[in-house]
Amino acid sequence: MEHRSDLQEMPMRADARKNYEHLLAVARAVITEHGADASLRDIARKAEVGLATLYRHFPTRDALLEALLHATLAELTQKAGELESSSAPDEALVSWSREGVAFVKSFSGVVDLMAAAIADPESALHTSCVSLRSAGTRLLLRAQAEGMARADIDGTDLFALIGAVGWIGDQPSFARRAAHLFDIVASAILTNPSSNGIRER
Amino acid sequence: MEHRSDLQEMPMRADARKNYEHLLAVARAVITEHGADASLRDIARKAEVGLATLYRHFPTRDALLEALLHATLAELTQKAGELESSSAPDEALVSWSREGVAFVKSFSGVVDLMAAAIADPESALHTSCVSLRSAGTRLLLRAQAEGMARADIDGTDLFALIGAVGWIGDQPSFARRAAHLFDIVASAILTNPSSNGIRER
DNA sequence: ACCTGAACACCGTTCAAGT
DNA sequence: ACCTGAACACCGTTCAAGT
Repeated sequence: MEHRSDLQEMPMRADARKNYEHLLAVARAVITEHGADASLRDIARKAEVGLATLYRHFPTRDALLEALLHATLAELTQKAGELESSSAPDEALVSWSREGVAFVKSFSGVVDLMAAAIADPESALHTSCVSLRSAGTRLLLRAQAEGMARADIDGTDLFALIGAVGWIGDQPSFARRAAHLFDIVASAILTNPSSNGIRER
Repeated sequence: MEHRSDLQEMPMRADARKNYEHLLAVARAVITEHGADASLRDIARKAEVGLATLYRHFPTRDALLEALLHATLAELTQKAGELESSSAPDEALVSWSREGVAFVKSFSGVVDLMAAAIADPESALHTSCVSLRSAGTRLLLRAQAEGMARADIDGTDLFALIGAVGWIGDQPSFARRAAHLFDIVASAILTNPSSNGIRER
């Protein structure tokens, strides 16, 4: 959080900081309910703040989502490092990917933004997404080095597949199948799926 | 096409028919360029027709897309039947699925609408989507009966997976990987992937 | 330094009034 | 039977004017 003070080392004025914090809390509630493409106007209104104030703190929608999701995305990134030293390569890869899908599912509509952000260095979400992909790539490489994951995919492929299964979880008509379909996709990535949490057939 | 005369057996007045046809042609161009969530206002404007006229012919966005895609979707549905009698069960399933992904890719944003439509009997796209799913289900069942496809998925799972890989193809950042990732997902569905167009590793 | 109201250019949807 | 302009209630984005 405090993404602005990271860049410009000026502390926020008290009223600004209060608005910022409150805006973020309201945005979290509204976006949790209506998804990542919720109305920004609505957020400002519910926060009882001028619309231009929201724009001052978060110049783009991506900037707002970055502020909202930064902590969670960083946790997920860090989680990969932990799994790397605590679990078998294949198991680590699969359970981390599963958490990625769960994250996508928990913020409706965010997967489209992230897919766009990873290719757009201008997006406020870009670096978080790149870190996430790097974290996944390391897990993938470790599994590949042990011959536990197929060798013909890279970190971006993994990112895309997690996004795709996340997309399934984001569609009300398919959501309840997401866990099952995750297992199926995971079984395609692993060399020996049955040795893990994946029931192959 | 002519979705209205299917229901009410009244032929359209000449001016109406002309508007209808022209509107559809313009809509095809605009939606091809801007995706399924293109501005309806823009379509009416470019067709040089009152906005209410567009609504008269296509009361919802789904109705417009149904009129636009009906022929293509019907062809795809029919194609399944042809493959059923001309190809091996696994090969038929895979190449039909591949065409499904290609279709999704060719109309940006349509996959979200279809995922919603298949669960919503009120949607104008509903029956086309259901037919499509049925067609896929038959190919899947045939492959399963021969032991060529895993037994733990149904037609809706197949629909979701095709949609998910289609989603990948719809993201500019992932599009060029779609073909490769399709092969990977297909390999997860088939029992013996290497015997087909699928290079397994 | 920060906030705000208002303006601008868009949407989708509906409907009374026209021919 | 069909078409239309206009109205309504929304958007996102920007900016001059306030404190």
